[in-house]
Amino acid sequence: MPRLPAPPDAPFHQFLTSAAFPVQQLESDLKASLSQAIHALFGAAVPAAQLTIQPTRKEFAGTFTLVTFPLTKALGKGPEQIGQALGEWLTANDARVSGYNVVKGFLNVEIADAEWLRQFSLLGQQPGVADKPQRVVVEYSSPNTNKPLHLGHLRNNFLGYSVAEILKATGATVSKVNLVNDRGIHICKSMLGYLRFGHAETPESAGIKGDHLIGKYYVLFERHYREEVAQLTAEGVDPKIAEKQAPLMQDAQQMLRQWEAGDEEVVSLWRRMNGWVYEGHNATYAAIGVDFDKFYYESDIYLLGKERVEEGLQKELFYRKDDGSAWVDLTADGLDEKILLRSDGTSVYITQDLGTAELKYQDFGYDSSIYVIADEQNYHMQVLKATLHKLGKPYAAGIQHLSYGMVDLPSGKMKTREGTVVDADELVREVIAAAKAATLEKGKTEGLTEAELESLYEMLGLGALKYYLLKVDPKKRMLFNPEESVRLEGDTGPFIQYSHARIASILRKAAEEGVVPDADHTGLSELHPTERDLIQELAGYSKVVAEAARTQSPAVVAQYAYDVAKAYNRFYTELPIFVEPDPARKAFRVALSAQTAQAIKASMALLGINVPERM
RNA sequence: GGUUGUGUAGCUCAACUGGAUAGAGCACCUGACUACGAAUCAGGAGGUUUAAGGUUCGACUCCUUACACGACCA
Repeated sequence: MPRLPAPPDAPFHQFLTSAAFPVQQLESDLKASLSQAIHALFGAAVPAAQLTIQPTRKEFAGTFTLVTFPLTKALGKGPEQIGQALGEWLTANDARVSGYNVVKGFLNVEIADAEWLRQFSLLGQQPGVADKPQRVVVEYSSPNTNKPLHLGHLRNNFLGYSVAEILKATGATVSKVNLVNDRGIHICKSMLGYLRFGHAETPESAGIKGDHLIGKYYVLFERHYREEVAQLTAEGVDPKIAEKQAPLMQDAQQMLRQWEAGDEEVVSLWRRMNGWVYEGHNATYAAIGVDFDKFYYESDIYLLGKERVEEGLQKELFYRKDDGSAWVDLTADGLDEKILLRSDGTSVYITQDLGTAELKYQDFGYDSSIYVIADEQNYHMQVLKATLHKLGKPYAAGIQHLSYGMVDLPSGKMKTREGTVVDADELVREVIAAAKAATLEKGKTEGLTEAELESLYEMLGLGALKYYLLKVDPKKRMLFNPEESVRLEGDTGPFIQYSHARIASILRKAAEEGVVPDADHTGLSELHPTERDLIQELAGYSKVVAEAARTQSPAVVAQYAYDVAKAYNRFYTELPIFVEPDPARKAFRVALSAQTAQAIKASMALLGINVPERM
């Protein structure tokens, strides 16, 4: 079965290798040492790249683990024997290795405290990354202007924002764009609903947010339309025909034609109503803290793309059927034949997508263009990419579909017609209210002003919601449980925020006591295992960011932020800071706390989550 | 019907891309506030990774087949 051409190397892979982060350097140095050891001990040439090295599991001593099974054939020795010999050699010849242990075919390598302290001293200055910054466009949100945003949009918005921030953190130049679907039959439906049932009300007169007002008329249209269809069907009309013949649908179609013809009255109503929706959507964006560098409006670009089809026809890459419609044959790519223009010359969805891809390329000259779109469009996106590829467009290779799974409710799928759609504005209000209630109950916020409290509740409520939606692998369909989404214990946003607030409290106290955290700590004799674990966790930051960028998965960052917070909380309960008699060690622990706070703050920022100084 | 994704503890999710005894959170049980913030920490219990085959030193991961659920294309 023919497949799509293999995509070129992921454009972000260079971020993994182009800069040597201290821990990654350590890892590759270690591989080189191992390769050298194999040569010295066994006289065999095994390149460093061939060695499988992995982090040591928690229950064993050590940091890195070499799996020796794959070496047995080449070296003609048993796995344990190999491990012993290599471990001994490393300990004797590599100053950074302080010891080793062998369990079956696993050589666990222990790293010296001096090296950990060196790693610690380098934490603040991890370099920005790419040699040649990638130019990336991330398209996300892309709402219809006939209703307010819902839970599904929230996953989309949080993902898009976060992935953009993650890519920025790797040194890419990122533009966030929003392609607003502001025309078409669904828009006419809400307009018609408004004309028939709206009594000229406005967001001001009704006291309703603009997007919700329009949504109301869209729903009203649908309800009356269903009634008409039911009526016709009862009169014996075939249901499919009834759906087309219903007067409301006929009128909506007529309105769409008028809109396309530029009918002044229709267009001016459309402007007015869309204005209300934009205002409503923008208020939601501001409330949830996402932003865009550029808005595209479908009404401006829906005619684009026809030239691309013409181009393909001229080059004989596409073909016409007898009825005059234009098609592309993608069967060689494992896809189908796909219509690109109808026989009357009008566009289909893919037509304008071809045009927009080109437009975005003209505007941004991107190396890659990411579309944050639900996985129901997987096929469509494959077609888009393959078609552009067939046209020989250089930018086709950079097109990537960040495909994410739908959000389900405990009751099942969200369905507009069954009224089970979770409204974004309402949900945001609820999580903030829950955060407020919990904060008041804890009663630890005295001294904060009313305004500071309000912004704290928002921070915590949104922190809970964003973390909840982002911690799941984007590719996977997920279940939204309202009670769990506002939880603040365990693997949650507020848990991490709490850890930050507690560190902030430590740092305030340290400042009062005059402890200087940014001293040179390399003179410390020996590290406590818990301190070592924490340093190791902190040193992993840039690797995690690179991994998240490569896989376009904020979940990786969420997991990291949680791990850091957990490692710190353990450190916090196990080791006293201010009771510590040795001033050098006390200063070190304060410094460790400060670095942890930074790691938490930075990784949470990549998720679009702010962290408080107290809560 | 065709294509495709998913299936892991009671529930929600991980598992560094083929490595050690499959890990977290919630819920349940047991401990720790007179030390720096208990939105915390330590511990216990909980698994035939949907099923059956196969590949190999080694499989949640790769390959068959079946089952369940979802999406898309007609």
